[in-house]
Amino acid sequence: MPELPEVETVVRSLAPRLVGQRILAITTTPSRVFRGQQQVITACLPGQQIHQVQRYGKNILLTLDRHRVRIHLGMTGKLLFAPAPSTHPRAMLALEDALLVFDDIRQFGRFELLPAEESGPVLGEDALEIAPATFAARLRERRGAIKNLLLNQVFLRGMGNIYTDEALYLARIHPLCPGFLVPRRKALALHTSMRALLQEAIAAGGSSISDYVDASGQRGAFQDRHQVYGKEGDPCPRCGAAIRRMVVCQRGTHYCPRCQRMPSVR
DNA sequence: CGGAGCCCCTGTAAGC
DNA sequence: TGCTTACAGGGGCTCC
Repeated sequence: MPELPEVETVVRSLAPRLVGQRILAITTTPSRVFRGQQQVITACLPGQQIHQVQRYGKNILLTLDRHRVRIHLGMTGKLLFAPAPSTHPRAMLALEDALLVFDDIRQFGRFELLPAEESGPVLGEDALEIAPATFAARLRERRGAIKNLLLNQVFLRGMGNIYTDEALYLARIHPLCPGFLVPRRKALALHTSMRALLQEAIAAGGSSISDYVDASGQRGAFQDRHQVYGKEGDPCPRCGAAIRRMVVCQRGTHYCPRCQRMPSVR
């Protein structure tokens, strides 16, 4: 499931091969990933040059001559350069020097056309860029559970289920702890561990749990360094207590019941 | 604001 | 072995 590090890895593998290239042709198969824009997309993309490839949270933005393409990988979306194998191609872009395929098994992703200057919905600050003090101050303003806040892209952009569980574990914060009840010291610790975690994951090429691969079809390596995600029942690497799993906003949530305590109410 | 619940979608794993 | 069912979850939506 692509989150910030996976999307960043994809963008890095795409950029050198896309910038400056002209889109010669595009073919699509009917899919909800186009949100009704399939006709417009096939009509508008050919002939335009790609000027920039950026990450905006978990979105990939391609800046063209007259438009911008916003790609979200959802759960199983991939951007692949031929000849990397593709099983569920939704869009195929013929470029001057490459063939790029947007593949998405479950179609939770999106491939949509935006006006040139737009980036889609306005999201919160990037998880890798937000300043520690700002992060702590924002948390203090909210009553919602910390896990929900970190997953909320309008609050903070880039974090997904896996890295949220890992970051909360590293900072020893219970996933259900309300934002304003996270002590400033722990909020700063969370900022530090989140940043380090994301950077290490990017350096490892992201986490490949099931489907994720970069644009060359390469899997990431960070899944081997997860401490709690997918580790229900395993001993906590720090204290040995059994890692627990619960559901928070419909997401499997993994944590150490001993290391990650709720603040005591008194 | 915030939480709960549902939906989309399909491959995989578990259960019978 | 083969069928059925549950589950995975990013994000968008409604409802209270």
